[in-house]
Amino acid sequence: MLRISKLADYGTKVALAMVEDPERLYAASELAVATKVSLPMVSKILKQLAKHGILKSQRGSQGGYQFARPVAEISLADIVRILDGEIAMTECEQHMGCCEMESHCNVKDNWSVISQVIYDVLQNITLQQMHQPMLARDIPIKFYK
Amino acid sequence: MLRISKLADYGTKVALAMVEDPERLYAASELAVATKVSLPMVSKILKQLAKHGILKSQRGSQGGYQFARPVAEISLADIVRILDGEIAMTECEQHMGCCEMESHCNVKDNWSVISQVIYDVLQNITLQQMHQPMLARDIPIKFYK
DNA sequence: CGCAATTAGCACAAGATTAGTCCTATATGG
DNA sequence: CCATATAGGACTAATCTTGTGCTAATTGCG
Repeated sequence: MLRISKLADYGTKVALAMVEDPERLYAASELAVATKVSLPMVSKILKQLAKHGILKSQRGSQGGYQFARPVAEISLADIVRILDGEIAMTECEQHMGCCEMESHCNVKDNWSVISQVIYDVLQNITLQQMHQPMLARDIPIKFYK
Repeated sequence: MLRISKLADYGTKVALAMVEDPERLYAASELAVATKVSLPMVSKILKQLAKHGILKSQRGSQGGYQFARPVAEISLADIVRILDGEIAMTECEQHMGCCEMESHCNVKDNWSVISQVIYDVLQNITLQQMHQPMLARDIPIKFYK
């Protein structure tokens, strides 16, 4: 199917909701209402994003989460990688050396190249861009002709 | 994780093995040996590819599978879509109307655009290309700057 | 003709992953 | 000191993936 997990899907929804007012501090409960994602899920997502430096957290009463960096510097690849793990099209690419076919595998290197291209696509889409309607030609693929 | 399934992974391995001599008729057992993928798996893959018109099958003794089209006209997207289903980054894109958030979802359309770009990447890589070492710049992204 | 080889099409079981919830601890503001 | 919120795990249920097996149909060949 080649798709991101629901966690990453929800993650972009939550992050995008925060882009509405990028400086503000948002409580998890508030974002759950705004995105219609359940509170435990939203919580889980925010914790992960905070842990990996995308968000800053403020505990206690009146606490919440806010962006730790400008939204123009946060990419979809950042979100997806944190919530879904590495972007690698085949299992091989992740667990090097575990595959008995590795030595005579004719496709591994090529899949790595393809993964890299797809990663670059996601790396070059910022939250800011994602926040407004996008066209294919807006996606800046700068490395390939 | 954003990866293709093992079935699709094996599928490309099997198809690539057949590219060695693209006109020939290959028995499933033979391809299982060549790729070191189990025979039942190889069988399952070949049946699917035949069912969807990538391969022609020949039953009976001395039977087997061969390409139904030139290998320069078969793309990775073809293989992946047959074995893994549609290429859609989010669940939303597939089950339209099932998502209660749909009406106020701020990201669906943009994810569709991204899926399309990734689909085009895979659509533009043929089995023939995949059969030899590839560089990122060999991947022809012709629609985007 | 009859047997061996080989694909076709399901059905099914086990394992892995995902999705989702809950609980306890910690921190903060009023 | 209490209500509010985040931190960090543990845990369960459901779903999907992976892999195997069985039976039927087809074909070549002795």
